[in-house]
Amino acid sequence: MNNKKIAEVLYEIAEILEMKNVKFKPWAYRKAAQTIESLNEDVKDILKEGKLEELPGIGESIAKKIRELIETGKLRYYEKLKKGIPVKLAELEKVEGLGPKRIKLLYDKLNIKDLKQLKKAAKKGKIRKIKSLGEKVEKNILEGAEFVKKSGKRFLLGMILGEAEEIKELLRKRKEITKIELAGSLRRMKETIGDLDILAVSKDNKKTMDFFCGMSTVQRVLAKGNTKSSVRLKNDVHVDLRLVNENEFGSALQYFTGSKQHSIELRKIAIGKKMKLSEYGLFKGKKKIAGESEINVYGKLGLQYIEPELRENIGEIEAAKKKKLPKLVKYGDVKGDLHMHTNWSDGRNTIKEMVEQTKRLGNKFIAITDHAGDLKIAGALSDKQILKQMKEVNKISDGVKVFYGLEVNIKKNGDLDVGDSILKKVDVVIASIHSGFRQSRDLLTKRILKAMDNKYVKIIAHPTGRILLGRRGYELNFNKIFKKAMDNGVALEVNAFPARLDLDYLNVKNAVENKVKISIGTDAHNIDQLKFLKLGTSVARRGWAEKKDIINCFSIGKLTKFFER
DNA sequence: GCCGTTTTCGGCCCGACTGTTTTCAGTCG
Repeated sequence: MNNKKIAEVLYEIAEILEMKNVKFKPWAYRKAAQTIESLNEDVKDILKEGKLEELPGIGESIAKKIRELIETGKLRYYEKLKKGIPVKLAELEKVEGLGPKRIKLLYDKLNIKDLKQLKKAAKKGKIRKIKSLGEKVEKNILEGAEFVKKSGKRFLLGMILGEAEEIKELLRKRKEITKIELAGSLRRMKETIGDLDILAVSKDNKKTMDFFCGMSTVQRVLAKGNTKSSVRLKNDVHVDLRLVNENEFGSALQYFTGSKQHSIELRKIAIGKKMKLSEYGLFKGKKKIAGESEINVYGKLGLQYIEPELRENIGEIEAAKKKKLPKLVKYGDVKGDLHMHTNWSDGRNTIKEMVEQTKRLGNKFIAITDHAGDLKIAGALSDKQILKQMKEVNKISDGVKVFYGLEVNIKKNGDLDVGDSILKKVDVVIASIHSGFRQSRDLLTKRILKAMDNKYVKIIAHPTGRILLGRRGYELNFNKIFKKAMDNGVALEVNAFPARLDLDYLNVKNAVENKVKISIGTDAHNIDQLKFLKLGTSVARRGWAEKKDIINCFSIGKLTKFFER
């Protein structure tokens, strides 16, 4: 029973209560679920310390339920609720246009419990006969049900960023559009994106909406109005376009950037000040006191401006109240890339090509860090090849400082697969785990701790091994790892590869709070992937990191010292 | 069910679009 499972149960309770038209409780259960979901610590540990009720949104009753879940693996209250409406909720909720109320209605009237039964009933025309539902609803449900298989899907930020920019450009070129911005989780640089939100100001809303819904990439128009339209593209990406007035752009941008939880907290602050906040502005009575810019909206709420990447309701609002937000690292502050592969191991481009691309991108330094040791599948270098490559790299003097590095493997017992006699000759050693993911939390932690005790290791790469939309990272005892990293002067990597982004932002936040240094590396295997540096920086920003926390922001002299330490 | 520079009781974010009704509920974000 881990945090995620507990959160799932709480979410489902909220849904069932919603079906039963219970007021306000769903809100409470959802809030509690969100709290549990975004915890860094294991709920079990918090329970042991008796501090469950100190968590936001968790009071006596929900604390008791969490305790029962952890101690018995079950929750009688939940089982009883489920028995009342035995439907496959998670499955049915993925159908566009189906929410808790309609799911209950369909169960009550037609005994529909899952997707298969839903489709069957829709095809037979049974749904249109229910009062309050009609032919169109039935048609939409059927289409939604067919689509479920493909959807529910999220997209990697790194894979969708380019497409989002293209759509934005397409719209920006329209004469009637005077202002446009990408909003939503993409603007917050969340690692995966469910859909795209675009906000714009237009002199002719109808014309803009006609154009947007008629783009050649559109598969289906889900809704089309004068201020809001939704489409699904042929590649299954869902895009929303909202049009607002110029003087509402700031409040609208705030609202559509989210996160939802962050925005809700802002609205509560507004209420506390006898104001009202919506996408149309911040109002005191009928008088609008902010709306044209985000900065003013935050300002009038008594808050520091909060950068989009921070808006996850994980303490940023409290910090902004006290004017204690971090001085976030800027995208331009990151001057070099500390993890990449060339055609010496499993990369595609030569050392020279990587260096040239680095110059084009305007960066000042890189570390070439090909695989070495036992990882033969990745073309890992032998000792002899290492010495040869080192000579090659040291010859380069091209306006870009090139550190010579290696990515070595942490074996199952925590030993490295390259000997110290070699490691001591290279500028920077990155150690990482590529096998034995299934070991226990304890063993994996010990393995990494042991690797960090090798005095040549300066960076631990992709520390949790997660693959976004693929595999969960392994659990580690980060308290121990942070302490060792501090003691030994080892940096933890934010791997900027789109499917990794590992450490994640919550772990970065923890690391930085523990004064651990962060290293950003793209893990690029070709020159195109060097641009992912921005993604890595976004994770650092989401993790509240400042310039001083990130070794990529050091001067070359300071970085050299860090490697030599 | 939770929570408090309005409160230990009485609130709980806000608005667009759709479809089915004729004033609104449900869904979505």
